[in-house]
Amino acid sequence: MVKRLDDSSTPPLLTHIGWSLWRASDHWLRAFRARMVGAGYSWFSEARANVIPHIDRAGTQQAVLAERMGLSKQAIQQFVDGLVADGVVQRTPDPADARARIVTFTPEGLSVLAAANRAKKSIEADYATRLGKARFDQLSKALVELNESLGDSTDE
Amino acid sequence: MVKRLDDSSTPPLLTHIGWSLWRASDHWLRAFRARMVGAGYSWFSEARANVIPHIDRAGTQQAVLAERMGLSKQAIQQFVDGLVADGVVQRTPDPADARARIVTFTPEGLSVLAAANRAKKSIEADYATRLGKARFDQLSKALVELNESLGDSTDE
DNA sequence: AGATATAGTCTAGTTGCTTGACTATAGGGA
DNA sequence: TCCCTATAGTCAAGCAACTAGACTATATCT
Repeated sequence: MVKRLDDSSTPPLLTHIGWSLWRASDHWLRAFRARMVGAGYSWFSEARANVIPHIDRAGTQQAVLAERMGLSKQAIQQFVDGLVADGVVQRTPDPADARARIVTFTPEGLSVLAAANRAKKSIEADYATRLGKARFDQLSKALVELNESLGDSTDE
Repeated sequence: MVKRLDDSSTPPLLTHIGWSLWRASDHWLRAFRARMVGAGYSWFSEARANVIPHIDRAGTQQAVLAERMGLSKQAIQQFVDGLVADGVVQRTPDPADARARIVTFTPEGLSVLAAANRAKKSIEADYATRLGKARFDQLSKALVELNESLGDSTDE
């Protein structure tokens, strides 16, 4: 029950798009986690929530996860360690490369995916109701376009 | 030079609004920090960037900062410790309350504020160019509206 | 066959937070 | 007026989410 900032005295000059983006993103993450915890997945942290959608059904190497997420392979390893400990994924040898191991979902892990999908849809429906379907779609499209345009700008 | 994820193999099913929001917000934070570091403020971390706009010119108590930001007072204290060490803010006694101390900007701190404002405007201009002014304004408005609607939903 | 790159692991350290325990002052009754 | 409780700030310890460095085993290039 962390105190939120909405309910307090007037904060100064926080009305730029970066703030708006952060607020919205932060709320989404919270809502998502709340739903997952509510569905019984109380081990579901934000960082783990990020890893999971990058693992595909056929399994994925840790190094690939690291590359996809833009994190060090050590970070990935720690997340995978945790997910293995909680029975969500498992490591199996990669038949094509004896150095590598493939991270795959356990049956339990697949149920997490399904729950995550439900949570995602539920939040999207909520947002669409708040804004109206047309404006929600507009917002989504504008964000996707912005992200695509941004895709390869500052880094690289 | 952290690896970004744009440049790698195809990731699965990441096309919901939460992801879009996170991506955009993450990019904004990065762009902001890059500009501040480029302007010579290399101590400028993301967390500190969050604290600074909540301090008003007349000075603000730490407890107020904690409430505004939704963080523990210990967290605020650590940030303020760091900002004091880097000469950005200072702690002065509160004449109205002998328990309290007021956090105010040093002259150096005020120059940071100005630089931050420039960085903010520069990023906004960039985004507006990418999307077109009309669509950018639309996006901003939709985000503000969404945040306001969300303001008091899951927590409290 | 040898040089070099890559997948994963281990160790150790940093940052951004948290809770718990404590001191000093404030403010409201009895 | 004394006491009780709430509040501002601080200190210490600990957890989560990372990072960089060093190492092993295997793969790949020449």
